[in-house]
Amino acid sequence: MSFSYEYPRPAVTVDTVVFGYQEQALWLLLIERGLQPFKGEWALPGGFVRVEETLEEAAYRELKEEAGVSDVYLEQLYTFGGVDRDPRERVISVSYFALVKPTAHDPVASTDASRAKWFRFDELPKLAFDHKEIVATALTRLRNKARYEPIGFELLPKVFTLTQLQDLYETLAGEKLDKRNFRKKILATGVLKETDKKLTNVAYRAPQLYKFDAAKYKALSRTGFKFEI
Amino acid sequence: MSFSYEYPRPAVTVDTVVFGYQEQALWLLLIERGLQPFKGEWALPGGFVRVEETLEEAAYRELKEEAGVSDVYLEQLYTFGGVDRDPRERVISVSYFALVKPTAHDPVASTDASRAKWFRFDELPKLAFDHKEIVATALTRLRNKARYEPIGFELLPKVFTLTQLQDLYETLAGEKLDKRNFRKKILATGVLKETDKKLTNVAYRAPQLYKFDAAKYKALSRTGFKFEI
DNA sequence: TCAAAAGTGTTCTTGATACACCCATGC
DNA sequence: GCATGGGTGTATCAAGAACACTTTTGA
Repeated sequence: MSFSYEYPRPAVTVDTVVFGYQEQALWLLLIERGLQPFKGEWALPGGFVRVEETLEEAAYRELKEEAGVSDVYLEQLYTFGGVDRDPRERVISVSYFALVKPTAHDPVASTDASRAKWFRFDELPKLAFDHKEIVATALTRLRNKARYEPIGFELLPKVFTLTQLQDLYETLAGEKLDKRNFRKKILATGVLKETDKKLTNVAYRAPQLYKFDAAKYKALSRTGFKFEI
Repeated sequence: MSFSYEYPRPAVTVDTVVFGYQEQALWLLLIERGLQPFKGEWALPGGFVRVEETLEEAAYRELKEEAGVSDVYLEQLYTFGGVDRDPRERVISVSYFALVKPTAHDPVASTDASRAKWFRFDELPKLAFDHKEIVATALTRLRNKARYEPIGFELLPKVFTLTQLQDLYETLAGEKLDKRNFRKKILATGVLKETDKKLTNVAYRAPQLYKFDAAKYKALSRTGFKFEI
């Protein structure tokens, strides 16, 4: 079936900004390009959208294919449509951002895909296309969103200490927070559940482990409660 | 120049949710479809993106062509990529939302384009495609954004009274606000400039007219100030 | 016993909320 | 002179910010 007129079509890609958190720092997962243009440079994982898959499915598929990453928090970021983003032809990129939890024994996971590599956010290489701008947009979104939605937990292990959580928020906010006030506030939200475990094998008083209570958060959200840190 | 492989491409459109404000109510600008599918139904102004124009340019062009609207606040909303959004074939829609000021003597402007019409937001007709979902997304965005960025002014005339402004915020928030507290708060932001005019020909004490001071807002933003109502 | 981080309350300050009357204007 | 919305201040309450010491653990 055809439209009443038919212009040349732009190509459509998805590109995902994949964040990790480790050693009190943000990390980014990048792919080394194997083809021109920008061959040998680093780029966001992504690729062309197929006609039979949704945008989100395309983003997931590319993440798995290129970076071996699955089971992540994924959210649409922004659509970049500059006319000269890609030197070959017109390409519109629907960008996503993803948050991955560190996996045990493989903290900032090195992936199977040989071309994928984690970079500290403050030591990023030069990026292909307009991916630097996409990354900047994603960072802004992550920083803002973490303040009023409980997505920070997506960057931590399933169980974590309050100090780890505070470190994460300090990294995102770029400033030190008061320990007592932070604990009061985060516990007052009611979305943290104390586990029956403590972090052991540390050379100091073993800290309590908590986890994020997603069900409780949903219930609270329905009653008009607003998460905020 | 061609890519290493070439799949069938989705088509790309832009669709814009155009908000107006009048008579203490939100309004939406819709276009009656002249062609199948959904011929005779109402839809958001929009159309196909051409390869030589950016997404925003496409949105502006379609607004002008279809609705005779220009000089509006325009912001990208979300990209809808469901596989079956359009019964003809795969179409990805990059949606925008626009805020238009009422023009003198033509408050909720009737446009030249015969197929364009303003509807009260609480009396919308059935919409074509998935446009109902796009409109819902836009409303949520508008409501949230108006609270922490000074975009409400884009829905009011260049000069306005504090009561008009309060009415707008009440419409957006869906609740009554205290007059004295509202005035204190909005004036305290420093982004309103008192004009030397008053609204005349009203059967009561002539109210002071204000305008939004964009330069002041920019300056304040740079110093870390956050607008919030 | 020492080093290191865990854990815990109170005071003060600031901002948000609640609330009622007189004023100016046009008819 | 009356109806209509314009315009203004204060007292109370709640939330955020500032701040220091004792406890537990492993080495």
